[in-house]
Amino acid sequence: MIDVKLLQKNFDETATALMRKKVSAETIAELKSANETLKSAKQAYETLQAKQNELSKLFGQYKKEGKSTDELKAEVDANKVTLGELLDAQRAAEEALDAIIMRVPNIPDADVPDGEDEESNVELRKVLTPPIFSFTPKEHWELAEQNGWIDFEKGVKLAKSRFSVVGGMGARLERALINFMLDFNRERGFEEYSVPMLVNRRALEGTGQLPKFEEDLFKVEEEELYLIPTAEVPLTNLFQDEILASADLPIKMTGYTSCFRKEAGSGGRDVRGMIRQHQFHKVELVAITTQDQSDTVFDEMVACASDLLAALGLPHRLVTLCTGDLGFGAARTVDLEVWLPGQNTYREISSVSNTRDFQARRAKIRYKEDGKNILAHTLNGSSLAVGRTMIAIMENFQQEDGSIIIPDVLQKYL
RNA sequence: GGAUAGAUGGCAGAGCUUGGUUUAAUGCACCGGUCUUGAAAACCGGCGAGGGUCAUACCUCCCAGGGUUCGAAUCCCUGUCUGUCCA
Repeated sequence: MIDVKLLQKNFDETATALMRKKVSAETIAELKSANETLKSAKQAYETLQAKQNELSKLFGQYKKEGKSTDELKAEVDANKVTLGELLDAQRAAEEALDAIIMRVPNIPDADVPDGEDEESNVELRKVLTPPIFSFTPKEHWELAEQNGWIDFEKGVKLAKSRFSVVGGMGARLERALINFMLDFNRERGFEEYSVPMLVNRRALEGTGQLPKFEEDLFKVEEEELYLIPTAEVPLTNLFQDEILASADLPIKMTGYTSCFRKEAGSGGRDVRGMIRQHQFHKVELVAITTQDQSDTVFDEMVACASDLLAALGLPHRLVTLCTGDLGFGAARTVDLEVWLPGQNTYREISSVSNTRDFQARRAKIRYKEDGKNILAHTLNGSSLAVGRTMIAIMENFQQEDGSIIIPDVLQKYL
């Protein structure tokens, strides 16, 4: 959630920044006026409430002194009616503001490049050189089926399309990858957590998935619980409603969970193979920092994910997302794209974002500094989507006969 | 599933029977100071959150939501969660 006060204090600058994220001028104007309406509604209510409190105190005093309270009561009763009306007005104003602001995305950092879509993303650097094959490299679904690692039909039998079953060496590789990533992250100072994969509405509002992206979440019937789309949700919300000591920051966390997404908007994209599944495994990095620390920790997280890929021997590139490609809550994002020889292209395998205080404001994550409570900064990043890492391993380390060489660093985990 | 007890500030814990200077005692923790070579102890002071204001004032919050009342942490109802017992 953005800070509405910015709009009040610094309208032009804030509006311009929001428009970079395609927020319409009308929405911005509505936001401002909704906030002003709320402010004056509050003021009206509170002024009368103060009066009422005073009269009530008098009432007690009169009773004690044996004075007549008839006149007082008449006044208080009259106020009560008005007070009810004012309260209704205030609530309506609150709801109106909420309806708008909960759907307004974060303000991008000033140095984030402008652009409509991924075409305008800016490459930061490439790491490792894509392998050259003496044969035509296959795509991962061919390799997966040939090696008996992944069974797409069984996934459909058990659930529906976009589900798959991993078996044999594939299953062992999956487990090895998870363990390798967690150990790697722990060595970089990220503490490991194992968290619920079902969370309540409040948590999803805290990290920004709700209310706007309800259609992309799997919901448990009659339970008000949702399957998490990413471990970012439980990990970040671990500190929901808390005031942390600044000495305890940064808090750096890692965790492995399954993730569940309806992929509502992704139509026919990536239906083949396991690039885009309803259920996938991911090791996540999350950090809660002071406002001063977040840039440094952001770099650490990017480096952590990139070094992990490098340790696996996977060629990849780092890309700064332009405004049009930036997610809802992110102020800046660096994507890591791994080289897929079968597809002859780089594909996203990790995404590291700094949300600044956008999530912290919603989730009420604060820290105390010099006696003041300050909104924390929250960051998240995939320390690799496991399925996509498997794809990358298959495609990059395939041999002419379709067999796959597993990276050395994983050997001890198999 | 049934019964029962409970939910108060970072934690512990009073207040609820008898509704009215209770935002809420007290202890611990924490912060600042005095003392000390330094530290501990002792003593003095501060110490919940959100909104609002230049700053005050003021408003809201004692699990959540309703209700009773001039007035609710305190009374009533509903829900959620936790403990204990029963099946």
